[in-house]
Amino acid sequence: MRLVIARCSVDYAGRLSAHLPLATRLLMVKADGSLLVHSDGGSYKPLNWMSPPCTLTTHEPDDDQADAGITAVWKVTHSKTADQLVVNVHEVLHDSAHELGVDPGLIKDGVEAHLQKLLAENIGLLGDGHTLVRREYMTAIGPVDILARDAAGRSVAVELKRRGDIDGVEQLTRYLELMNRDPHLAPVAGVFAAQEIKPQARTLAEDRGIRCLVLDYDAMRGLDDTHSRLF
Amino acid sequence: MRLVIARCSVDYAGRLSAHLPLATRLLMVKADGSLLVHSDGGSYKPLNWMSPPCTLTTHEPDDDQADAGITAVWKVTHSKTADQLVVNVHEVLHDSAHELGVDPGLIKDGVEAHLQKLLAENIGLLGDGHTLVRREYMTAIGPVDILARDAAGRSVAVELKRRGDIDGVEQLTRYLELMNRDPHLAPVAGVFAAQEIKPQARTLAEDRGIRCLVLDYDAMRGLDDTHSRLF
DNA sequence: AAATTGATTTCGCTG
DNA sequence: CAGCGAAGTCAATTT
Repeated sequence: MRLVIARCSVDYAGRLSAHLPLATRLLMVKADGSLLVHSDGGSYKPLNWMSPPCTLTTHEPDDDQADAGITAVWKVTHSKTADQLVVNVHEVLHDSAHELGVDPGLIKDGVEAHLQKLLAENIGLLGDGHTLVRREYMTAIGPVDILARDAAGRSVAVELKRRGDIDGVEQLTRYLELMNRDPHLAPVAGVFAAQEIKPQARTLAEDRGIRCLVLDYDAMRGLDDTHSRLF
Repeated sequence: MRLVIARCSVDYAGRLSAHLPLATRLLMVKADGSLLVHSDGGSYKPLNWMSPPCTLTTHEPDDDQADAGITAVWKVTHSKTADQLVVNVHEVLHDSAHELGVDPGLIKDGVEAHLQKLLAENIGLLGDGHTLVRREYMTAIGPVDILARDAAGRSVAVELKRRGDIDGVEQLTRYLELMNRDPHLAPVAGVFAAQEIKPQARTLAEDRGIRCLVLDYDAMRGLDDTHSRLF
């Protein structure tokens, strides 16, 4: 990885055109040839970049460019799409290269899959006497996240989201409509479960007789015995 | 901006949990206190990060951590959500700080506007013998992107999108319905033109007798004589 | 301020 | 390999 701090301007020509005026920025050249242009603030997203596979070439400025104060021109060209990123370097304030090696990669925990696992393991959160039928219960239009039965033996279909939005309610509604046509399952009640349920989604769900359940991830992790992994 | 190359492991605890095993990485500390952990490959997305507003504190390792080879512990805490990123630094290979100043920010060129201009200038892409009536043809419910006439003199209304979605088809349908009531224009044919047309949108459009036209932005730019703007 | 929508989205899984 | 859904999405626009 090569790190360069430089005063530069940047032009991108690809699916759109974009321009960065002259300013001091970090240019990060990764081992795969990709280039990231970062400012000293904002989000984790670079101001501009070129994704691999791509190749970087450096050029001498022509006379006009030299007159404009440009000391070097970097061109990064995408190998497949011919998108091009052009960096006009005016002044280099820092330049260093580092050997990093391959990264073992991120281990994630706590996404929708994990929520599903936790709720399946604590199916009583749906209400007293509930029992799990199965996770990822397959229907003709896709898998329902969780199928359970309530204390009276009636089917309960659960749609799980990290963030409960209108879309999720629509999705569950489609499942319920289909499942309620199956005499083996009907009547099927719906539960919309999420860490956070937006007001609109709640309104729509309740209007359709779908129960809303806000999940407390930390509390559920507390019920789970493997919660001490990180600490 | 501070740039540190270090052998380190990273743990994140927030909306999800994530872990990065020991490896050599770039730690980028931005002026707003945010931290980015980058590997030497992959996309522009960091392996892990903490968005502003947040604060970074560094700590001495305790005895157990020192025995494990940790020389410093960085803790980055989000100011609002209490999300936390912990970096266990084993070895620092590079450490430098740089003054960058505020970035003037990215200037994007409009894409839909540019597409409209390009199609208007190459109206023959609609089919042989087509002529442009005008761009932004005004109707009671808003402007139609392009109004043209085919070789036989019949009206053609074009709705342009970068990404052709259901919404765009509905919009064009409304225009067509209205315009077909105008005896000066009727019959008006519809063309739904986009860089990318989603299958659902295509099905709906064709079901309504609307022609779909996929635009090749690069090819159109090639036809345009101003394509050399950047070079 | 909340909600909606697009993104040079990226990323991971499933068929 | 393509297609689809989720993301610690982010960011801009609209309501």
